[in-house]
Amino acid sequence: MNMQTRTPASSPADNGYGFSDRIQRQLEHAAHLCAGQGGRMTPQRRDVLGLILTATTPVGAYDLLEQLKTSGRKPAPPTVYRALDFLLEHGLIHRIERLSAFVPCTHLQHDHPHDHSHGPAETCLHSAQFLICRSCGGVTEIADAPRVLDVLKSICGKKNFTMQSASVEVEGVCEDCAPATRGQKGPAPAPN
Amino acid sequence: MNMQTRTPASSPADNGYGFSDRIQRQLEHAAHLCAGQGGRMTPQRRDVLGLILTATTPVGAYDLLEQLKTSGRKPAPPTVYRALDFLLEHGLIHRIERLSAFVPCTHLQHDHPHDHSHGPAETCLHSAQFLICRSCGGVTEIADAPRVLDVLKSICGKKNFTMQSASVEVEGVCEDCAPATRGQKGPAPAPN
DNA sequence: GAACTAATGTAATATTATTACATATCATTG
DNA sequence: CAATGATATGTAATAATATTACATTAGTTC
Ligand SMILES: [Zn+2]
Ligand SMILES: [Zn+2]
Ligand SMILES: [Zn+2]
Ligand SMILES: [Zn+2]
Repeated sequence: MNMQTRTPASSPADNGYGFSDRIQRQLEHAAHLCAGQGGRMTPQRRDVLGLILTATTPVGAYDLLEQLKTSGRKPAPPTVYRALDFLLEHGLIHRIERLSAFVPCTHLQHDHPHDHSHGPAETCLHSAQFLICRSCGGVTEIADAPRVLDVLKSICGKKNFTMQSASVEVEGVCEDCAPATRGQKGPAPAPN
Repeated sequence: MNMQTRTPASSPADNGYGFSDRIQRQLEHAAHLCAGQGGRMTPQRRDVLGLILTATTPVGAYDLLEQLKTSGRKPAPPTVYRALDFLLEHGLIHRIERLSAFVPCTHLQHDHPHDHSHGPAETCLHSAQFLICRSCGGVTEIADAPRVLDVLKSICGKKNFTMQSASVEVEGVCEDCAPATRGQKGPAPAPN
């Protein structure tokens, strides 16, 4: 048996994704988080999370699959979907329903390497709110979500509906892209 | 111009879905609504809407396809998806992203046959909020949505994000199903 | 190390959705 | 009415997303 307790990172043969230092720190942070929840951050899961963290826009399952193939292994869909399920369950990523694609939980992005009291598990597991830009494809996780959740909770309370998870997805044009689309046809006004 | 304004109903050969009187009234209402928007309620679209109105839970595109086959025609996927696109654009149905399935806009369900001032186009086009029951599969469109939308608008305002559409989907257990699941394992507490 | 559990590999298939192009239907107008 | 152009539908093929079932491997416990 391997005494070296080889670090549960990408295997020597395929850690060639060249994850930046910043992302490697985030991956370590994530590993600690799910360790605390009794989860194991395996190489597969780590690679998938790393790829999602690296991307600037939501990543689809088959995009991940393609990228993973460039590495040593030749994974099939179940491999990716299993890794995604794990990451979702541990609050490390979110699924954008409208895009059938995945983004990292924003709490991983902000470096607070040892602040486990503010982990995703407590703040946004099973519930998240997003702004999706149609122009650049960027997705922003809304930080001041409690207000939205409070309204939803109050509505559910009135209807005796037991909320287990909730997703809010707003589609439109982000601040950076607004100038580009201005004057062309003008984005539709907000609903209602 | 056609004076007879021949009713855009299912063609004689295939109106055998047996839509109830109530649903036929809703279909007529819908026809008026989209006529007002310059849209044509063709037999295909009418049949698809009728099937969605008839179902008690969200209906998938391929479910619709199967049901349509029992009628005279032998439609293919594009037929259904085109009808769905039309109905979505005219605010007559909504897509539940989490289920890849479709429900009627609740404004069609409440009979107000001639009140076009309160049509879907004005109240919920491009934006809707739902409670999805995991137990019975039922979906409820939230009526007092303005509060949710107001919070979202305020958030978007702060971030200079131009909202074009928004969807809110809350998953959990509805009032009717709560007794059934009580004591088994208990639904997870609400997020946050 | 045996036994158990968790994770991964593998092949096949299921489900949802779109593309591209041909045909038909409807409204307008000469 | 015939020609036209726009809208809608038919059809075949394929793309994109996701799951099932079962075999194998790796980690953990005893
Ligand atoms: Zn999050
Ligand atoms: Zn943008
Ligand atoms: Zn509606
Ligand atoms: Zn229910």
